[in-house]
Amino acid sequence: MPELPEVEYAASVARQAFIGTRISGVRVLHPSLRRHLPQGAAESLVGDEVAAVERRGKHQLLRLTSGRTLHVHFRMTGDWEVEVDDGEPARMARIVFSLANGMRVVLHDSRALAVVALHPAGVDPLPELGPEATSAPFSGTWLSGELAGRTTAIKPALLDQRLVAGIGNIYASEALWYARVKPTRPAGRLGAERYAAIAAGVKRALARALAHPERYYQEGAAASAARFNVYDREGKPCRRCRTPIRRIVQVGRSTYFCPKCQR
DNA sequence: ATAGGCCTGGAC
DNA sequence: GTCCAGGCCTAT
Repeated sequence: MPELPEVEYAASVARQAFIGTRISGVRVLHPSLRRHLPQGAAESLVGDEVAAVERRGKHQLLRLTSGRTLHVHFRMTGDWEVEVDDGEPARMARIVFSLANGMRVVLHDSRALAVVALHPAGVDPLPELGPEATSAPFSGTWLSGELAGRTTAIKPALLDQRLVAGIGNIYASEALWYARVKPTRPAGRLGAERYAAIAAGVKRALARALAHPERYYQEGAAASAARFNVYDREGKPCRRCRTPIRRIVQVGRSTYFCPKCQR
């Protein structure tokens, strides 16, 4: 699920749940999560406390009072659940953080691809990331400078987190629809106006999602048809010109666009 | 650029 | 059964 808006919302959930109480227990329920959080590291969290939760791109950084950082990346299907610490956790529960106040924070992650890793004080666990997609430094000027000379298509280029942090497969398609730019255009050969339109389109798509975090919990095709303009709407009419939305595959991932109003 | 891997559930 | 999935890494 998670792109920037969803992770921003998840970070606020984590902030509210974790801050102000101690971690009283940690259970890692799926072996693939142990790769980055071995038993000893998980146990060492007991007694520690979350002082702050930061988001950078799609990453969450839980700053602990011990000075350490718990780095969380949801990847495809991760999400937080907060509930009373009682009874069996749900089937998709992969990690359970029990809290001293009787609540628990549960990482739900059906595909178990999420990463939770503990880093010592002074270590920055983040990979190289471009400017936040929602921030002022991410602009048409930035895009035109960074993409100069690149021959890859613009849509896959927007998924590169070193170019801009926080855009995933859904909002890349959505942003280009707002910008009226065809996703297959070579990334390095667009004009200043089109770069500006793309940056604006990214912000527009993300702002819409940030304003309605609850929509993220709607499920099914009907819901996605309601909340997106092109994503998962193959064959459905473009909301601007009624032309059927097309689906193509770029770098192994679905891209949706309007063949008439995106050029 | 592409393929494969990590994992599992859901739609068909 | 088969195909697909909102991420991202590595090898070719």
